[in-house]
Amino acid sequence: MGDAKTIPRKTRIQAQNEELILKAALEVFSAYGFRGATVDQIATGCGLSKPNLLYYFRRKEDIYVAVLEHTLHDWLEPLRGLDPAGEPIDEIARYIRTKIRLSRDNPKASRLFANEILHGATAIGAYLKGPLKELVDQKAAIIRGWIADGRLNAVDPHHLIFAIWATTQHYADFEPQVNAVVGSAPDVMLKAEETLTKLFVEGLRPR
Amino acid sequence: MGDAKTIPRKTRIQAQNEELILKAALEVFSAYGFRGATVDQIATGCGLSKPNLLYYFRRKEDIYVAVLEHTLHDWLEPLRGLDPAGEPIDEIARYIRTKIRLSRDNPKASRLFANEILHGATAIGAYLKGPLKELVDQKAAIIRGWIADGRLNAVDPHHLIFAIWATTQHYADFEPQVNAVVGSAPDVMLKAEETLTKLFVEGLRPR
DNA sequence: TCCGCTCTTGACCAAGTGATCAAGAATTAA
DNA sequence: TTAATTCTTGATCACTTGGTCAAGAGCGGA
Repeated sequence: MGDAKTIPRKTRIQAQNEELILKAALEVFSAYGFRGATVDQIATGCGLSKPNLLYYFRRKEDIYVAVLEHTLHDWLEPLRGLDPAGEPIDEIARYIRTKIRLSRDNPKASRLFANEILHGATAIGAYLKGPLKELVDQKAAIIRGWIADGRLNAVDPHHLIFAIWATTQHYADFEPQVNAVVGSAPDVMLKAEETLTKLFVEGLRPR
Repeated sequence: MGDAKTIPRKTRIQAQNEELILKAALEVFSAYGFRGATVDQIATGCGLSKPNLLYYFRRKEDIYVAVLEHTLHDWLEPLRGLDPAGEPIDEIARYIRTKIRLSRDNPKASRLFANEILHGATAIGAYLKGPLKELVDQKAAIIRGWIADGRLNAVDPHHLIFAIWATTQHYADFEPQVNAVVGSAPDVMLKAEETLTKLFVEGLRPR
C-alpha cells in the first residue's frame, strides 16, 4: 500500500527547482505583472533553460498561480492574529505594526497582489470571495463587538480594515512615489509606522 | 507674423481624433497596464485603423505618456485646494471627501497611475520628484503650521497625506477585493466616505 | 476647378514570446 | 551493473505585436 503510483512522491531535484522557480517568479511577476513578465526572464532568473522550466510548470499561468498561492497565506496571517480577548486599541495597533513591517520586509509580495487585483483579480477572485471574505467578516464581527461594548469609536469595521490595508501596503506598492516625495531617508518606514499608529489609535479611542 | 509655419495649427480632425485616442487609451491602459495593452486594442476602441492611430502618435509610449499627462493635473487638483486660511479639520475632511469622490467618478485614472507607479514610475518619475513633491511639501508646511498652533493632533504631515491618498484610492485600485468582501452594495462608497472622514477627523482633532 | 496638404489604409516586416518535441544526459531503485 | 525513470536542452513552430511604407482618398484654400 501507499504505493508511488497514486501518490507521486516529489523528488529532491523537483522540490529544489520548484523553489528556485517560485523565488525567481515572484521577482519577475512583481516587477512586470503577469503580461509584462516573460518565461525567459524567470528561467534566466533561476538559471534554468526555458524548456526545463516548462517541464516543472507547463504553462506560464501555472507559475503565476503557484507563486500567488505560495504567498497568499503569509500575507493574511497578521489579520488572523487579531485576538478578541485582547485590549482593542492594542490589538489594532499591533495589527498595524505587523502589517507595515510585512510591507517593508516583503514589498514584492505586496506588489504582486496589488497588480493582480488592479487588473481584475482573475486568478484569485475565488479566493477573495471565499476564504478572504470569511476571515474578514469574522474579524469585523470582533471589532463590531468591541464597538458595541464602547471600547472603540464607532466606525464601520470592514472599511477600517480596508483603511489599514491601504495605508500599510501603500509603502510597498507606491514606493517610487513615496521616495520621490520624502526622499529615501532610512527612517521613512519608522515615521510611517509611528504616524499610522497614532492616527488610527487616536481615531479609534472612544471619547 | 503669427504665421502657420512656425506654429503648426491643429486641424479639426486632428483635435477630434486625438481626443478619441486618449479616451480609448485611458480605457485600455488602465485595464491592462502599459505592457499588457496593445495598440490594436486602442485602435479598435476608438474606431481607427492601427496605422492611422500611429499617424497621430508615432509610438505606443507616446500615447501612454500623453494620456498620463492629460489626467495628471486633474488628479492633483483637490490637494491644491487645501486652504491655509480655512479651519484645519474642515479642510482635511473636505479633501478626503473630494478625493474619494474623484476615485469613485474616475477609477480608471486612478488605476492608470497606480499601475504606472507600481511598476517603477519610469514615465512620470520626473514629475513626481518635481511638481508633485513641490506641491506636497507646500501643503505639508501648511499642515505643520496648523499642528504648531495646536489646531491639529501632531502627526507627520507627509505621511498623513500618504494615508489619505492610500485610503481613498484603495476603492478604485482594489475594487475587485472590496467588492469580494463587502459585495457590490450601492452604498459602499458612501460608507467609505463616512468611515474615513470620521477616522481621520477623530484622529486629528487635538485633545 | 485645381493643387497642395492632411488623412487613411492594406500589406508587410522583424522581433519577441509561449509552447512543443525528440533525443540525449543524469539519477535512482533493483 | 542495469534498466526504468526523471531531468535537460537545442531546435523549432505558431502567433502576437509594435512599427513601416507606399499609394490612394479626402479636404481646404485660391
